[in-house]
Amino acid sequence: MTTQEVGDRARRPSGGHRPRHGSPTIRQVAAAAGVSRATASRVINGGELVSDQARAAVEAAIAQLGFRPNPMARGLARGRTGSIALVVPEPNSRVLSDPFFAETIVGLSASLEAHELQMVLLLARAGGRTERIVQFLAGGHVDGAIIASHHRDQALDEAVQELELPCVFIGRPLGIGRASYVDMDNVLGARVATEHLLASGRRRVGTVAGPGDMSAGIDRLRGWQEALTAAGLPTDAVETGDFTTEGGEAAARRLLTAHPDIDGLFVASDLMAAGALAVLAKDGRRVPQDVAVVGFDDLGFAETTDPPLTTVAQPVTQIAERAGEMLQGILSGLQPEPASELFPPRLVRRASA
Amino acid sequence: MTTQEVGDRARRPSGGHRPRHGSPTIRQVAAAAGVSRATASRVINGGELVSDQARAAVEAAIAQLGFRPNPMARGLARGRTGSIALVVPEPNSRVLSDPFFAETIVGLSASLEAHELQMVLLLARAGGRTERIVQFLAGGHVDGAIIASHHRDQALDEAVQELELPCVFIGRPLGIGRASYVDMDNVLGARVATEHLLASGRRRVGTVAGPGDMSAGIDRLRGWQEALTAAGLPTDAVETGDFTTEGGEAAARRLLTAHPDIDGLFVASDLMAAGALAVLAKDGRRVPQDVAVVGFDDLGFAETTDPPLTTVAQPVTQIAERAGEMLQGILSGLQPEPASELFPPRLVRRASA
DNA sequence: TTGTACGCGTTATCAC
DNA sequence: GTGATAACGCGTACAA
Repeated sequence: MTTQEVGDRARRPSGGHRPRHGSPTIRQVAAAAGVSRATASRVINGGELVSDQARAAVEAAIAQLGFRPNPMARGLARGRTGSIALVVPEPNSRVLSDPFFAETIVGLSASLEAHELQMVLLLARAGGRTERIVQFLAGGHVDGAIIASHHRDQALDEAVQELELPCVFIGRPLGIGRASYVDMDNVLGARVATEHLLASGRRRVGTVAGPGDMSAGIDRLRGWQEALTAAGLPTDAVETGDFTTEGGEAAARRLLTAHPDIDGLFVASDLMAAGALAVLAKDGRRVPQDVAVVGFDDLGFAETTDPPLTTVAQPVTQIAERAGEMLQGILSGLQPEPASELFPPRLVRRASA
Repeated sequence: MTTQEVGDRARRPSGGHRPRHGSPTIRQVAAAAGVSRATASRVINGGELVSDQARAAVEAAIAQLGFRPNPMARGLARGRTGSIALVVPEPNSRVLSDPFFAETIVGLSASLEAHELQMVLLLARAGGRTERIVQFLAGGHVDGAIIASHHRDQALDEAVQELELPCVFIGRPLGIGRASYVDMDNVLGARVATEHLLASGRRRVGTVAGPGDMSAGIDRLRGWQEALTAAGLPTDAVETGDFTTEGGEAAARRLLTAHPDIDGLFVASDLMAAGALAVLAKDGRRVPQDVAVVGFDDLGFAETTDPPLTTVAQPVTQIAERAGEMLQGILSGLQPEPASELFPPRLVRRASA
């Protein structure tokens, strides 16, 4: 312990600062191990150019002193914060308790753990003040961001694009060129769902589509169209809902009024499908005998409807995990180019079709 | 722009580092404003000892250059990270989509916004690896933590106590002396609920209590006991559930078997109350005519039961906000002593009692 | 393989 | 009021 650190400039006793935080520094580790800070740092950061002897000494010192690198000092030196943001629009607790976001958070958290990245949760304030979020992202608090832009917020998406900050979107963002994103193959999912209806002999298949300003709404509508067109069937039985139960109910009612002969129904979300089921029941139509119904999402809700809903499962957790890995790839320099990845759909057969 | 920064030691062209991140530094601001870094810093941090002229010059420079303080440099200098952790045990998505946590997150987020603190979400890994969380908290990544320890995890609670890290618990932690926490007054809430049953003429009131190793379970049981004892009635009709619907169902069944004469029932959570309602219905007992039922929580679920549940509302959002403020108080040096705060209950009357 | 020294951007202290 | 400068704790060219 007589080893004196003599490096750097002379340390006059002057200059004042707050008392130490108590946590041991790399200086003390180096001193205890009888090496220079540089060597200690090499050991800590997995550098290869260290003798076994020095390495052992440093590791012993670290263990003995209980040393941990100060995250901020490290971040300042490396130019990285070690954390990334998860941006969630519309933070009313209803949205947050949506299984979609809950699973997204869990999946992303798991993915980041492997890279020692931390997740800062950024909720857009009620009223959609997108500005505060952009300010924060621009402020250098995080190394990158994952935008769960599943809901319509093009303003945010665009602002983020200006930012030069590594970003990965969960759900294909609209109106943005060259963005990295992870999504499921909504077109294919809708096609699979519709083909399932066709395979059971349905010939008059309608759809309750999602909003036209969300990629999920657009893509699922397109898949439905593709399947019907390929089968030589008409694609005129369309009504649009807003992904809520009430919206689905209203759309289904309009649809049945306009096209009473429908015998199959693809609904772009399970919540809307629940609304449609209610309308069908009220209308005295049996499911699936009179009208077969396929939903979309399968986030734990589809099993509870009456009858249980055949639906297209969204691999939310996997999508979130992949988004985390993709962001990590960008941060680490591999994968400089924007990329996108689509997960395949999985049809879950229950009683409704 | 001819002003040359001459401060600090002579800057030899040597020494190598990564290229600048591009973002303007306080040095450039000072140079552009024709003042020293110290003065620039004073302006930025709201110091008072600055001439109007200097202040104006600095502010102009900041605006022109688009300067933002580097969070990590600032953190390093100040010894604070500017972020706090929200610790949530059991991160399966079921727990996270629990409205309780969703509202907690939203409330806390709102509370922190005012203090420019960021929220790092820490999910205990499935399997309850508490260690990783403790490591992180000890690592200096955050200035403090809020522990949503509403669920039983005494190990974590205790480890956190060792840590010297400013902490506020949401929900009274068990077996920990001198901890700061915010909770609702569960004892009073249960008493109010029970007294409501008594006021409607019930004389044989049972309870489905929560787990005996959670403060919410213990306190609500005690409130029930207090109310009955004060009325001179027996407190023997008790069964315990685990806060789930199934648990409530089983407990209610046991309770009705042991005490068939029950005419009032206080259930320690709405989920369990739903289970109890199912049992009562199966048993052919009408609610509230034969048995009046009061639940606890009112997190958007109580309105959907049949009949809608009279229940004790938990002000989750307010609790979370207050916890954020309390932590902020500790961090800012006011309020050095552990404190606790209880929110009053609010009885929400619906059809079940 | 190791040590020296610089730089990261900011804050805080002290002397003017 | 203001300027100069020592920390803050760490990473890393460069020299040795």
